[in-house]
Amino acid sequence: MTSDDAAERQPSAGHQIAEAIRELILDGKLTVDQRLPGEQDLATRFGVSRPTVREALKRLAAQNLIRTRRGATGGNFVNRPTWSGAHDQLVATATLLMTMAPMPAETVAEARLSLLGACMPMAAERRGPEHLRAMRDEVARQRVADISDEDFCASDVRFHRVLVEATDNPLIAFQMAGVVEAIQPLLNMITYRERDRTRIADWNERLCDRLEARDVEGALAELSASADHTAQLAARAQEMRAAGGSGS
Amino acid sequence: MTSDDAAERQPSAGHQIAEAIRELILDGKLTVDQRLPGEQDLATRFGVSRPTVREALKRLAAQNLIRTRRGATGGNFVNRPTWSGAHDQLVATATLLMTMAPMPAETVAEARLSLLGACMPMAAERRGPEHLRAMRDEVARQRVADISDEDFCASDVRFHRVLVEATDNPLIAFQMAGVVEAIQPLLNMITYRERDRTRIADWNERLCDRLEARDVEGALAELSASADHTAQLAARAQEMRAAGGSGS
DNA sequence: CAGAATCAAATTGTCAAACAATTGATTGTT
DNA sequence: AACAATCAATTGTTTGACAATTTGATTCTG
Repeated sequence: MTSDDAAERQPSAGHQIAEAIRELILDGKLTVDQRLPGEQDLATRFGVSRPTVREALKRLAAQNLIRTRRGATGGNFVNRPTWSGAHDQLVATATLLMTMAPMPAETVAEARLSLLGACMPMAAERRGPEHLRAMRDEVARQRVADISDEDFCASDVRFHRVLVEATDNPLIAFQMAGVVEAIQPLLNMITYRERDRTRIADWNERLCDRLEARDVEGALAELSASADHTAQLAARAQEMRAAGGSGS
Repeated sequence: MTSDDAAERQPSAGHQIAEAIRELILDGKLTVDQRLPGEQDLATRFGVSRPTVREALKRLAAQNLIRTRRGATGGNFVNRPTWSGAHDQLVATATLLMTMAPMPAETVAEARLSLLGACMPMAAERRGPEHLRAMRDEVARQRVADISDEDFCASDVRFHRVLVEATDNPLIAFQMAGVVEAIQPLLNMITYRERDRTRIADWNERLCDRLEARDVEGALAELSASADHTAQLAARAQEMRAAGGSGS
């Protein structure tokens, strides 16, 4: 049974201990906010030294499973998973993947269109005035002539963030985090090099109008139109790159 | 400049070093498969001791950003982000959130319906015979009378895994991982306690039929119907819990 | 000369003991 | 009773050493 582990690779003690504690947390043996035994205590329990235990604890801390406090009442405590923490982690993972594992722009655009489209019915039904206002604010910001590329991208991300929050379903907002925070910037990267930012702002504004009218079909049409445009730009960019990218 | 850090909280040296190296990787200063300097080397560069550097490296290892090998040509190397690695990380995050941050079953069911629904057009268009066969295999497994709850749930997860893979868009499959691997089991948890597994299998089978016929509307209808049923069960379960949960 | 066994070197893994820094609790003082 | 100084517990960090593992060069043998 254990031959697999032994044959392949022997995980380090730190890794094993981290896994063991992780199991305890996931199985509910250690409840939220509960304090773990002290590092020295853990060291003797697991039969290793304190630095080894510390490596294991730092692994868990990197995964946001525990937090550490110094001082008299300090120690290592089980973290309560939070939406924002999980959100950040998902964004980090998705961003890394987008940055370092390039893929066809069509694939990216399609994923954005499909998943964002799934949010439209709920967003149209439940959007409140505050959502419309926030989105229109961003559109206004996007229309400023001398806005930097960076600011434009950030504004577009905020726009979409509000859009998914308008669904009033935190689970969907969480699931969409990868799309909003990683995919959308990637598409903006292609797009605003082509100086079509005005068109994007136009689409965003029309999307606001449709949501204000609670017009799901119209909103989907706007989304689809903008996706088509993005796909064309992506195709052109790829073409240019393939033909004579060094031209300019 | 440094007053911010001092005023708020002083992150540990290990944390700072991990962040610094992480930045280097994300900014492309360290390319994939590149070897980091040795631990002793890093220690002197950052002006800390070797165990401190090791804690930082273990943090990065926990995030799958680097891998470590012992021996003469060993060291710490930058990892190439992989779909499966990112997938696993996303699933871990989503599962943790589902397990330890309970939420209304309606919210969960709605998220599943919306996001899975977004996959249907592509799945219907691009599903191959191998997808249909794999899904029908799972349905057959679900119809076995004395299947364990655990096996049924695992089979249902595999069914949905194939479903999202049928979209032939790896980014969507990645984004849907949370839904398939964390949300679906949670709903099964509610559902198969009510012994409606036959009905689930029926729905899954009809879904296969619709996808075989490339009938998007029909597939969405089946999905919607099963979601309604799940919502009812969830409401009943919640009712029972609220009324006299200790009855039985 | 070719190949195999052996040894050396480089690197991470682990340990031990100690000191520093931080923070809450305690105790003493006014 | 209020407040300040001290204390104790705990994590953060350092130093130094040795063990385990892997690779590559070296040396021995046929």
